Amino acid sequence: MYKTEPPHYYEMVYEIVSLIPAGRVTTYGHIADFLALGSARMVGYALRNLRSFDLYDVPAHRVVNSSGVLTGKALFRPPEKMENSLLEEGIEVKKNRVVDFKEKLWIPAEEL
DNA sequence: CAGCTGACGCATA
DNA sequence: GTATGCGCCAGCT
Repeated sequence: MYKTEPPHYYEMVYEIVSLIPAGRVTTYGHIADFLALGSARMVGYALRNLRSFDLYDVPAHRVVNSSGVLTGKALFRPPEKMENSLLEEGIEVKKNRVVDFKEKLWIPAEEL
């Protein structure tokens, strides 16, 4: 389980991220909007703390920014892990950016 | 308490 | 396409 108790909204973010289908991606903003967090930064903050809770089963690599850029790439171990994972799911990445981003986009408010 | 820092987003130029 | 600037807000110093 968790090393320490994460805030409730962290769990909400992790749950939504876990629902993203393989081969699709979503954005910090869409998650923040769906959960009414008030700020996309909260989503990034929650994902940044994934390491602290040993939640390696959450597919955080499927979350990119509103432009389809892998802004969280540097925080993976190793950094290449993020695009490698995406590639395994059939998502091509060029210059830190998801190819055909809009077509791969998965929006929780519309898909759930 | 104040200040600063972000896995962000949007509007503008 | 790039570069600023501002709003956002939890958490750390």
